[in-house]
Amino acid sequence: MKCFETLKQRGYVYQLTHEEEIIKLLNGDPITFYLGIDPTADSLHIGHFFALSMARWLQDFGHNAIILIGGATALIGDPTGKSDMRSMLTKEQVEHNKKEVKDLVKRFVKEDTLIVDNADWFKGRDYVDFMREVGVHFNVKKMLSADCYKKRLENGGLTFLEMGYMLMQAFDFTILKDRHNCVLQIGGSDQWANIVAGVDLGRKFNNKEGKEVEVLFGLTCPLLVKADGEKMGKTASGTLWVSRNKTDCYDFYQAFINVFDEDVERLLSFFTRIEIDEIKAMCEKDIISAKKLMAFEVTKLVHGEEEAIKVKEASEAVFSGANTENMPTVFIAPFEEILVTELLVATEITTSKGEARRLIEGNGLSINKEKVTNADKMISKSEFIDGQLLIQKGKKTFVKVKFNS
RNA sequence: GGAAGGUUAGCGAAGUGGUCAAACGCGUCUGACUGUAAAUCAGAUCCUUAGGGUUCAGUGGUUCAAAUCCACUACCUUCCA
Repeated sequence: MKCFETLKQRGYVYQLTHEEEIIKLLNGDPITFYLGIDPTADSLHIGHFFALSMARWLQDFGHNAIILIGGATALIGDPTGKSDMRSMLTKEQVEHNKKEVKDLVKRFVKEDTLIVDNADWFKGRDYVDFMREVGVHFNVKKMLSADCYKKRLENGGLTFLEMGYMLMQAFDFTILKDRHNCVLQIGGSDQWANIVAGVDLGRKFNNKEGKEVEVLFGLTCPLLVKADGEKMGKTASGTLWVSRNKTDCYDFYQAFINVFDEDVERLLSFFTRIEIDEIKAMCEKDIISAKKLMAFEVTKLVHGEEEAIKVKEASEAVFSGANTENMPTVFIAPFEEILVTELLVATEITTSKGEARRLIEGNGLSINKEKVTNADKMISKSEFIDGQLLIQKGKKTFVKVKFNS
């Protein structure tokens, strides 16, 4: 199947600036495209990963990818969809994030992928020149009518800093066109307005210089949402991150096991290379196995096969009640005897003793597979089996407790 | 710069002197039923040494008593410049 049709079938295609031309472009000779990621955190979240998978598909069809790490734009902050201004990151933070993000990106795209940083061309650029060259082409009324500024505008806190974001992203596109003949920008649908701004800017530059019209193109993938319309990627403990020190592999796997049945088919088509018909058949026949496979494959992609097998086994063992080998472990300071509620707080299973108490009163806590019914129970050292204590909160949260050595 | 209004829990939103640790909705957590899903039903949802303690943007004041009244400060909204 051809490139465009494949993306379309797998659900990656959401908005296109020029449908016919893009189909031709993607199905034709290799082109160069880019995907921008702002290093606003020191890891990627699942949404970035989704966009990167699209990039990977394009690469596998022979197209050339550029990944732009927005070292400059991260210092401004994209106002899109935000109701509050993002707290501004320090330059040191951005530097640190850039490094982390870059390392992660490398795991998901082809080895020889070009990675650029827009700080390279923004640093030292003259403000007056920039405004004369780029600023003139932006109509404020048009910008404000764009959805992406609406929320900030309604809340009244839209600043000029944030308005500048769009100019920067638009300018990036034209720079990459000049330097690398990049003609297509891809991104999440939240980036639509910014992508279109880049496409427009490219056209205006052309008009001005009277050059032969070379059009830039934009393509977005849908936002990764759950069946109930909520954004995917929130777990009980916060955002679902890609790097394992922010969301450990076990939690990552669990997050996918716990998705709605209705989402399994879509996630399989996004994150695996299995044929669509086969996916459909699988989901129809046995949704539970399909879900397990999906969680495994996604974990494998992000954390590697070895880890994926480990967490899969850990999860199955835990839920079937067998071994505890690969269960998440918390280390705490040694004690002789401790109140259950204090233990729960110390292990960060609950955030307060009150919560711990309520958990016990609600019949939601087991230690070494036995229900704890008394919130004043003391736990002594002797209850550790082979140096570890197994704590279960609710149905799904299992934690192994060990002493610091 | 001027005028008016606002700021209450994770979020939305009631509350205009005591009966307010603060209605209600959403979210979250837990229990039952299941399949580690969904739906449904039930309970919980500031902290606690379980006696109490600390909350309604901040600071001070009035009062026996303040989310509620007064003053100032900060931030936000709308209108005018």
